[in-house]
Amino acid sequence: MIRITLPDGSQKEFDHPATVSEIAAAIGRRLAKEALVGRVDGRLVDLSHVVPQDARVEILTGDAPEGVEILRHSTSHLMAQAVKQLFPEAQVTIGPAVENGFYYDFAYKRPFTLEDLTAIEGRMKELVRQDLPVARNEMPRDEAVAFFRSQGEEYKARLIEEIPADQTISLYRQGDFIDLCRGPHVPSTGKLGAFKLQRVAGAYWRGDSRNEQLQRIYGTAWPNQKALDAYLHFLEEAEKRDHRRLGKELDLFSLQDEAGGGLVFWHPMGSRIRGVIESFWKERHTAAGYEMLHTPHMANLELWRTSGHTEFYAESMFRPLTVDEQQYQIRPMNCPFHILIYKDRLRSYRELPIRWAELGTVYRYEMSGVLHGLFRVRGFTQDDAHIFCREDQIEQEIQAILDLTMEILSTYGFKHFDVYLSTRPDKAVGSDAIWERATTALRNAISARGLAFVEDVGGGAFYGPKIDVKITDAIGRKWQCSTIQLDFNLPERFDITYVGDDGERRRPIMIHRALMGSLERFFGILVEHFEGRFPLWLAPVQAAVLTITDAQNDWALAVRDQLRAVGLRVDADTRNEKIGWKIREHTLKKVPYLLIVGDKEKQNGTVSLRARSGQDLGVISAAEAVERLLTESRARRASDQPTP
RNA sequence: GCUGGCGUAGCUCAAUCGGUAGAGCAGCUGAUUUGUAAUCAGCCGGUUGAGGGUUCGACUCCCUCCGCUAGCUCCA
Repeated sequence: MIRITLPDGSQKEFDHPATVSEIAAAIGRRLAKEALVGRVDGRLVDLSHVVPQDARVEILTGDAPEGVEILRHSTSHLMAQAVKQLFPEAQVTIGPAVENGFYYDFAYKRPFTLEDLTAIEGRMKELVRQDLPVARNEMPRDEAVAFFRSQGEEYKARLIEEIPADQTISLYRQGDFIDLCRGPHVPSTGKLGAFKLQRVAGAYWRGDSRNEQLQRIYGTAWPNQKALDAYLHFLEEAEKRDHRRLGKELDLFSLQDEAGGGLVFWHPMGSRIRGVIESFWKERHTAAGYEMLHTPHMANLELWRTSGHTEFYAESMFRPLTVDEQQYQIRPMNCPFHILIYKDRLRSYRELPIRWAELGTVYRYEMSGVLHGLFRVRGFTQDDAHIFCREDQIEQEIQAILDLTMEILSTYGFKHFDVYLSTRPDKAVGSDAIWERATTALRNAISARGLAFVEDVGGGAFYGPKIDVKITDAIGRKWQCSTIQLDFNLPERFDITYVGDDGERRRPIMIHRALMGSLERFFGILVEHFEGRFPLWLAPVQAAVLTITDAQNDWALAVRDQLRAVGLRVDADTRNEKIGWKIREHTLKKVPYLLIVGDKEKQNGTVSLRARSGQDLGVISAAEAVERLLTESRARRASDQPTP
């Protein structure tokens, strides 16, 4: 008798070793139909897997994340089968599930075209209709190598050769197609369906650019058509928000071919927003006990030798230039400069923690192919800060940084934070003891703020553990902006010290931290997050006063000046255009408030207030308008909805 | 850097088989004085990314280069 325990705690008994399918059938017909894979004592297995003894069994469908992942993986195999049928000379390599979909890399004599993709997709649908069973077989490693080599699948053979000789290899067969795969897979091709091939791209064998290039086909796959449609719709939404498009439409910034790739030009409207972001940042940092620094954009290469950048960061740095026989390096980071200020005189333990912040512009060499709008550039400004403190101050400093991070980011409307803690990698500087104590301090600080976190064991930099924070934007995309890194290395390299209460020289701990990361990138994220509809406090033009005819020009200018007098960014539109046209133009520019003035308003000293949403907020006095906009702007409300 | 895709007016796009490069918007000029998302007319605007080749003739076909763009870690 075999006893199967289900996730709800209930049990089923079988008088023989049952397959996962049989167990699913015993639970319910619908489940048996929708089942994709099973989990037996925590291990994912095929439905055909025989459960030989008492076990905990879970049946997974397309509703479970693991089920979807299997679905995607199986779809990549389906694609490989279709490709092999249409292009028998193509060799298969690897084809995993990835976020939202899958890919498969092929070695083929020529790149696949979009027409090929259509044909492949058509063949995949046909294979789904045939509902071919997907069967698992096992074979000794050497036999598998010989088998794939005989099939002309050199890459597969090479992959298997890397597997230990004594290990048994699993193969999956569906119709005429056999692939090496760990599995598990869906039981038959008929279980697949909602997929779409998206693009073809080059990818290197083993991800190494020294190796030969393969043809990678990307696709997306979902449990049902509805989910696929929703995802395709999401992609369209994301495209509408593209900061490169909105940046042009709203005249915020540009990248200039003549200047070179990855160098950002902030136009007046973008600069206004950046100015607001910077003042807010400075205000909160000053309140949190930071001092502001300004340091040079380049320095003698010797400094970068001391810091170790020439050794460990060389490939991201621009080549040095020669000045008066000396080599100068344009900076890829700000930290060495802050250290020089620290070193400029003797420091006492009484001064610690020292918190120094700088909106520091840095230049890093990025390969031309990776440049992307504001998200990946070669020159950008970090909201950088360095904290020099004693070891016993780490925990409270990290807590304070987390507080500041949450405060600043939530003001932009980011409410959900994913926190990651990365610990000691194999190669690291500093004693195990200091790593242990520092990592514990980070862990404590995160917990003290009631935050959940994921621990990335061994994911820290060689010089210290770190905390990364990801934010989630308005359409659910995650972005890592904030990073808090402990550094046991630079204080050592620069031999910085402070005098302790016992008169002895001691080594401070250094914390690097950036909340927004790169202002350029953060700004790009904001553009996409708000879809260009910046909340009042950020909007480059917060309000526009529109006249009906030129008879109201004097009143419009007076209203504009009243609003400007309290610091609001306001324009008057006195052009000889119809009001409908003016409203359209300013609405397309996403101006939060329009103040319309005709003869009635002029006579009564009022304005007619219209929100960006189109909502009519009624006629109010100019003084009320000033009060209302000023209050909302000062509140830094992140919503783009007007005050009710 | 590598592989694919794309480069036509400031922007978005058209141009049949290789046969005189076109439209809307923007800009400029003028008319219109207008009440909550498009008033009308005229004008200006191009070495079709650059260079070379094939051809009687090239936006179109071929070659080289430049730029943009998608991708180039993720359990075989």
